[in-house]
Amino acid sequence: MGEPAGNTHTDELIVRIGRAASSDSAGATGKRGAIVQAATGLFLRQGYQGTSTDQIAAAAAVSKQTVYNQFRDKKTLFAEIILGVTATAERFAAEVPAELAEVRAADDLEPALRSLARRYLSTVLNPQVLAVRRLIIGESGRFPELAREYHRRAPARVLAALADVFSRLADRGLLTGDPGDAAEDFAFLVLGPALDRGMFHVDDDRVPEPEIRRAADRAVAVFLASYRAAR
Amino acid sequence: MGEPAGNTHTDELIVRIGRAASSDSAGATGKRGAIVQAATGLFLRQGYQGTSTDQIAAAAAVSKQTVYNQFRDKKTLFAEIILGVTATAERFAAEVPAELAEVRAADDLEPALRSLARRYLSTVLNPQVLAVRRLIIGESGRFPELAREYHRRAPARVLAALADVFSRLADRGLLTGDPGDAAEDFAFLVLGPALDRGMFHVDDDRVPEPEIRRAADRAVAVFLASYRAAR
Amino acid sequence: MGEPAGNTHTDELIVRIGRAASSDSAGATGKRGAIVQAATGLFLRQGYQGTSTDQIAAAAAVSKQTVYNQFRDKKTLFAEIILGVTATAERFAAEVPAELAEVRAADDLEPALRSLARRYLSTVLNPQVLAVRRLIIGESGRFPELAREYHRRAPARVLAALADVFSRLADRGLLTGDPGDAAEDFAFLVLGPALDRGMFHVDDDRVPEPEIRRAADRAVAVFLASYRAAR
Amino acid sequence: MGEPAGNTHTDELIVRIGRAASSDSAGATGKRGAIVQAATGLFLRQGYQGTSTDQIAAAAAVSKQTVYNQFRDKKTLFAEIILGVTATAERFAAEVPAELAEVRAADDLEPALRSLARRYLSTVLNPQVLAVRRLIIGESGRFPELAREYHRRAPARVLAALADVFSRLADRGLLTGDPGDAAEDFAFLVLGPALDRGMFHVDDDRVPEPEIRRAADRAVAVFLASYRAAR
DNA sequence: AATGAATGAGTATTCATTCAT
DNA sequence: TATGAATGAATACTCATTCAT
Repeated sequence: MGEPAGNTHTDELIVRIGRAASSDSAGATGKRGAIVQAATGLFLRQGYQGTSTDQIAAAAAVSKQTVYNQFRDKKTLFAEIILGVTATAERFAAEVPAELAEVRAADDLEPALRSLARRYLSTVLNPQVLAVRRLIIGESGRFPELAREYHRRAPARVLAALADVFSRLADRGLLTGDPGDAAEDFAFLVLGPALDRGMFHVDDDRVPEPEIRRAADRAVAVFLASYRAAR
Repeated sequence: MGEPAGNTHTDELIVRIGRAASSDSAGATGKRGAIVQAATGLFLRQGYQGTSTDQIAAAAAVSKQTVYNQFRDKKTLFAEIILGVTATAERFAAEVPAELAEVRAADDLEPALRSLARRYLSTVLNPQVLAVRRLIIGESGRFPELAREYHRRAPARVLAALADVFSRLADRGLLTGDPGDAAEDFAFLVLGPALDRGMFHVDDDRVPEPEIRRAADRAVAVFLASYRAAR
Repeated sequence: MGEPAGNTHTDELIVRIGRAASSDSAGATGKRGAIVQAATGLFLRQGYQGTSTDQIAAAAAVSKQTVYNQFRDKKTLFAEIILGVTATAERFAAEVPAELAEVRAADDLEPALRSLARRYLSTVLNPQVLAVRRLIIGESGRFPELAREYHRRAPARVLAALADVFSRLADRGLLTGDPGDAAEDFAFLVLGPALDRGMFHVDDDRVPEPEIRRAADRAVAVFLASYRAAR
Repeated sequence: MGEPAGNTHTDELIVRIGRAASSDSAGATGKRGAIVQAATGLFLRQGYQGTSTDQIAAAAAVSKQTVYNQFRDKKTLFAEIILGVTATAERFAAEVPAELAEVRAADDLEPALRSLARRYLSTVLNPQVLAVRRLIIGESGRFPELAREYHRRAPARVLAALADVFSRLADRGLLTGDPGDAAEDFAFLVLGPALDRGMFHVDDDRVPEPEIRRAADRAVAVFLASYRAAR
């Protein structure tokens, strides 16, 4: 349950997002994978409308028709990419809470939450993750169902996982209050400021690790002031 | 329990966003104003790339060349609109905290914060405000400076205003802790969940008033558990 | 009323078809007229699908967008051209019968019919008229209503005009039988063989004048064997 | 009066056109036959340019390359199909006159001609036959030689066959006049109006049998008024 | 002989922008 | 200043055809 790691998770995630749909959806024929990888990067940088199929084909070093042979149309390609990314995020959500559930003593709670908060914050501040959020928010008008689906399967699922863990901690007398409320408060105390800033500041330097640590620790303190069970 | 509506503020805002740049930026020749108003609606609904100058000219009932006479090019028009909207949001930020500063007794603090939280939440959940956020986030790749500027002058300024008020309340012994931290925690306890959801759920029904009230009140309770000064 | 003319009518027609829609539909702005004239030729030679908007723009020496500014889309341009041609053909139909109605004596009937038959045949054998027929027939699957409209307003109207004249001649005791039947029999005795051949033989030499005369005269003879009123 | 149906011939024809090239041109591997059958239907409905090789391959349930293995290119496939259809029509032409030649007495002539006229008209009005005509006429610009060939081997051959029969009837003193002229006049008196209408009216209801009978009978009457040998 | 994947040229249409009036 | 007409470059997508297996 130590501190250091954090970025291990994050870095894995970066790689995963890049390859998301290519390794997920099918056999990754090479061509198909190249298209997905190229298109993912372009969409993230330029948005849906700002990315032309010509660009995608060129970046993937295939002919335009090959793109259409593999994906029917641009919308389908976009949706498949977003869904691939979503699946990756979803899988990440599933991994999160396991460790926390194993906290034994009351004294271990705060460090465990800090560790979780740091990893959580660090993950969400990853530039690619931010870019995915921006992209989906920006295209939510054109792909409303995709945006809802992403929210349901990524951020909302993390909240559900947190609520689940908190509920179990409450059962063991370590936390009080409604677990769902606790999950929301925890999540946005941790992420809120950085995520808000991250949405509007593109290409900024990554938030330095000590600042992440400080923010996470403060969030945990405020959280525990309300939700720590009285002895 | 506190203030009557809170929607007064919100509704003013809606109107203002519509007219934002037209009344703000310049002379509003009528023609110019019509263009701004038409373009604002289109950009909010369809994004920058999804909106053509043809559509704008048609919606404003002017010729395309008139659009170019007034704004040099599409980018300039977009920037001017966003800056107008930003100015509106900025002015709103300035108004917010005034009332809170006048809290006299410790007993008045919680209701006053609740009232503020409700109005704050209700304002940010306004569909047009959400649409502005989505638009700017979505175009942050294409207009990074604009996005930074918006963040600086709208959400960040609200935080600063809150910090300012909290600082004064701390001076009078009503709150403890760092005012800047307090402002962030307050803001995201209040807004976090709803704002996150609002970014991804387009065209959903507005959050009903009672739910807003409940969320605001809970946020205030968690906030005060950490930041209320000991007697 | 003598033989010679015939081709005067025909040649006028050629010119008219070329300019049909351009002089008909509107002011013939020059650009618009050029597009219509160019597109008419291309459509007649290559069909609807075989003609690209690029070709049309190039042949009219305008930019492609100008074509779209003037006609919304390719279908509209095609329809407008066909309707222009149809209007020309319709006007021709209206002129036909006048002269025949003035036949005074029984002895004048046969020469008058011969003259009509020759002019009729000569007109329909005009290469441009044949090309129009081929084009409309070939595109009747894609533009069924246009094809019906053409038939209603061109060949069918000629039949109606003939029936009208024959009816008046019957009233004056020069012909017998049902005028509608007479019109059909006259028309296809005259046109049938040449028209059938003309549909399938593109770019062949024009049928020489003597042959036209012979065919017309024979058709009239067969016609009169059935429809000449007994003295 | 006269023959029972006449549709026997027509219905056979429908089937034949469908299978035309497949059973005609070569071995009909099954694959090859499927391609021809699929392409025939598509070409008839959509024209040459309106039909893609993708559609053909899909409709024949073979891969696109198989189409190219069998036919070199689209033009070749089209030509082979049209020639197959032409051969079918040609064979039909050969069958027609046989019966008429056996007319014994003068009194049998009119009913025999009526029967022929009805069957002839009914055959040509068959929707598939009309579609073939429309297709070939429509593509006569792109495939002029094919169109000529079709005309030579289908309609023109029917005329020749009629002329042949009429010549023999003239030899036996039942008809007068030039047999070639008689054949043309007979053919277009019978077919003219319906064929003209049929070219421009796609997908209309079939002409009802009684109307066909009436048209055929009138044509025969007009024909005989000119060509019946004086006793 | 048959396939699935690939290609380069071409399709209709729309874009942001400018010119003549 | 405002317009209607014009432009050249780009848009998403499809075509007939070929290659590797």
